[in-house]
Amino acid sequence: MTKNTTQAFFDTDHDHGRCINSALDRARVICKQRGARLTPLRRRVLQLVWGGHKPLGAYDILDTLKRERRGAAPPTVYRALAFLLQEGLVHRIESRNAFVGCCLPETPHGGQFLICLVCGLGAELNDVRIDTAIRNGAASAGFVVAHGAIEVKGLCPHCQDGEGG
Amino acid sequence: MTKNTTQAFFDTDHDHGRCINSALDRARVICKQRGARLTPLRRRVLQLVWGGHKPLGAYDILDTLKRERRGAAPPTVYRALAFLLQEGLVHRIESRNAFVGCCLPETPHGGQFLICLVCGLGAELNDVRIDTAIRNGAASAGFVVAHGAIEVKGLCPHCQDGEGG
DNA sequence: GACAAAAATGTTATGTTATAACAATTCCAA
DNA sequence: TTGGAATTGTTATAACATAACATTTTTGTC
Repeated sequence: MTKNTTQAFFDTDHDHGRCINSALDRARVICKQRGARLTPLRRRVLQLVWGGHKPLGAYDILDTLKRERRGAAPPTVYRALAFLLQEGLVHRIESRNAFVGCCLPETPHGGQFLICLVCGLGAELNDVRIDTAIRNGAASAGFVVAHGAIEVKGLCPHCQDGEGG
Repeated sequence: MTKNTTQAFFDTDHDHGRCINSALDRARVICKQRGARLTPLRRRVLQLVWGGHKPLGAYDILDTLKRERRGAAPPTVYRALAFLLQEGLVHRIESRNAFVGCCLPETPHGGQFLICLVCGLGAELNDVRIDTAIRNGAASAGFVVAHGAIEVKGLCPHCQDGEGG
């Protein structure tokens, strides 16, 4: 975990195809290392989740899958998501019932998310100082942390001036 | 916001009746000050949410209400909860789809929750150092925080030894 | 290659959480 | 006391998620 390995909010015109391909490549390597099976279905769901930097709902994914395979149903999506969550390839955004690709899938970690109230864009932070502050605060209450999740709402850089980014 | 105004995890045998009464009294004062109407229904829902230190689901509340008033339905509960959330009298635990009384309702703040994986107990932290770390981390990504929520899973003091508290 | 066990996916049904929409009632101020 | 606003009642449905069992695919072993 670092202060800020990558920029949290990407430019609106960044080459997102590279984001997706990079994420899929990394997922392939990680799964191979672990002996986990990144099947075509799971790979496709991961690709859809990475379709944008906005958290995507399970039924949005399902709508797309239905056009591609006969008989796609809720379990089709939820099972693929369960696998991807378990492998740390995606995070679940609890406050949105939605899913987003993980930017740091090699190492397990709780999610630290900034979610824009205007445009819905989500950015993942991996700030060790936040993690430390939480562990310290928890420890002072006698609590042992297993997994922490942060979901911060606010305005992203694009939406702070002018609105609508 | 302080480091630790009250103990986060109460003893299992604390006088919880006093917790509830204190919470209801404070809610009455706060609503009166603000000109908000703490109706009998809203007060009753707040009382039920304060029934324990475990987050309570909307349909659990509804089950109780149904025994008390004819025709209680989901909107009955959700509207009362919407009011209580708006006034900062309860928090929503996103990862559980559940609600818990706020320990510091006088001042608006994002929730910082420690949730025990064994017994389900939830404790509210109000640690300014966590808040600062998050605001700093967000700022370094150019993000302006409106509302932050932390939900940490782990083991509470009672469940760390022996299990089951 | 044939087989059995395990893993993944297909399929149907249902459970859980939350809101929309409109009607009736209650509250409060003029 | 009455008219508008807020609250609550009521019915229906939307949105999110999983249970249970059948079928198919994969994988290791002989």
